[in-house]
Formats: sequence, structure tokens, C-alpha cells
Amino acid sequence: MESGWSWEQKILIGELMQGMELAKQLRVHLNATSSSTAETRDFLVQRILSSYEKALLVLNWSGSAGQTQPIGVTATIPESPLSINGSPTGEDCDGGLKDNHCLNEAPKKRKMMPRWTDQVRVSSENGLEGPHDDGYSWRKYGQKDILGAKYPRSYYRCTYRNTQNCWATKQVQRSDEDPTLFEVTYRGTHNCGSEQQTIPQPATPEKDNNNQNHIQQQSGLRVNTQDLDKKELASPFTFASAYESIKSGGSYSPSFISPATSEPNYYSFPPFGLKPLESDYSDIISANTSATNSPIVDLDFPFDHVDLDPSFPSFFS
DNA sequence: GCTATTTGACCATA
DNA sequence: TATGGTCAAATAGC
Repeated sequence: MESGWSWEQKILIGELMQGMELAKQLRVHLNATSSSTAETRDFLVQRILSSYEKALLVLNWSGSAGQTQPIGVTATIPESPLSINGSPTGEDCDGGLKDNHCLNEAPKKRKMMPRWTDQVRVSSENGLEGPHDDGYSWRKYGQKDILGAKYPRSYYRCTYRNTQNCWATKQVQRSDEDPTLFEVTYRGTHNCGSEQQTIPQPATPEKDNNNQNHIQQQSGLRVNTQDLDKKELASPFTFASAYESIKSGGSYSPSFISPATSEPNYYSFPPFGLKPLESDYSDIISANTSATNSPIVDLDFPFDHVDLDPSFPSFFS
């Protein structure tokens, strides 16, 4: 599996380089005395740790590459890079345990699903709470009290599950320690392209204070991710947002791009060896960077420094 | 009437 | 057997 290893190499290199760059930034921030950078420092530390953790996990996973079973991994990385390519054994059957066309795959379907977790911090200073809009249209189908968890876990599936056979799902769990922190676990990948269709739906916050999937960050809601490593891809949604922002004369602050390298990492970082499906990217990225005015730390840099690949639009079209 | 959410029940998994 | 995940009927909102 040569191409697979190539992806791993890219991920590894990217993660390690990013860790180094983040460390450099951290050093700069450590020299700063302003208390306003405390959050930034903390964020950088988290990202550095996340980058190296991911690199290690990639190494670990590469040892298992070629196997048909997903490795036993933590919840922060996808469980099965091997089943994500829209194959019939992948998300197409996820959740469809009772669907006839999926019964043959039923026993291992859940484990075969690619899965990864975002941690999204949302401050409620504007009276809004709940997780971000990740660019997709989700429909809540369940809520469950989880043992040992203070807050219930909410279950969402793609709105277009029936119409477009899109089996992507996500779970939203509010952190016990930090109620402003939401852990969003994604399963499966979108094949509905709904991120293009449903982005700015008005929020209905009164319906579900724990989980609002259509809160618009543009309205001033601050969203920081604690786990950007998995989102350091150029998602269609993100780039589209950035592009629109640039077009409108603004700048863009894509935290997923190393400011030192000034290179968009849209060539790499599929979630751990995942084929770079556009749905994967948007699923991951949009979890934190769907806003064009993302306030994430001090990684701002003019987006016009980024050489957008001329083929970029077709990248996700 | 249509669509989304809530919630109890059922099923799968460890 | 306990727990998590999903289903589907009931309900609410537009």
C-alpha cells in the first residue's frame, strides 16, 4: 500500500513540522508578559501535544496498515481509515443496522466506521451556547444520559440520510469539567454535500440548549477548538468561507495553516490515513473554522499570503 | 401538513 | 448484564 504510506508520511511530516512551528510560537508567547496571551499559550500547548500525539498514533497505525480491522485507538482519531472511501462497507451502512442492504455487514459495521472527535469550546458571553455550526445539516435522533457524565449525549445524523443515503452521524457530549467545551464525535463521512446547502441556517437555540448545530459563529459566537490537529485540512467549507471572506475584502485566520510556513495544508492531514475525501475535510474542518472571522488565538495572517491552488475549486467540487 | 425534536423502548456490544 | 446507540411514535413548531 504505497499510497497509504505516502499519506502517513505526509501526516507525520506535517504534524511534526507543525509541532515545531507551534513550539516556536509558544516560545514567543512565553516571552510575552501580557496576560492576554495566556489563553494563546494554553492553546498552543494543547496543539503541540495534539500534533505529537497524532504523529505517534500515525506511527502506531502504520504498523497496522493493511489490516482489515481498525486499530484500537483512542476516540480522538478515526477508527478505521480503511473503510472511509464511500465503500459499501463504510458509512453507507452505518446506522442502518436494520436496512436489508446492510445486514451482511452488520456485525462489524460500527467498528468499521471512521470516527474522530473534535473538542469545541464555546463561550457563552453572547448568550449563546452549544456547539458550532459545522456546515452540515444534522438532525437529532436521540439523547442519552451517559454513565458518569453530567450532561446527556446527543446523537445526530445527517438530514439527508434518507434522501441522499448519507450515513454520517455525530455525537455531541458536553464536558463535565468545562461546560463550555463540547466533544463532538463524528462517524462516517458525508456523501450528501450538504455543507454547501445548509450552512447559514438560523439557530433555534431554545430547542436544545446543549446542542445547537446551527448557531452561526458569524454572529459573534466565539469558537475555539482544542483539537485542531484533526482539522488542519483545507476543507471545502473552510476554503469557501475563506475565499468568500477574501473576496469581500477581509482577511482570514485559518488556524489550521501554519503561519510560519504560510502554506495551506490542503494536501495533507486526512484524518489518519483517510483518503482525502472532501466530505472528510469539511466534516472535520468545519467543526471549527466555518466562521470567516475565526478568533482563534494569534495565528492570524492575511489569507492572501496563501497561494490558493488554481485547482482548488475542483478539489471539492 | 410538513419537518424537527423529544423520549421511551429496543438492539448491539463489551 | 450494563451501557451505549438507534429507532420510531408522540409531540411541538412553523
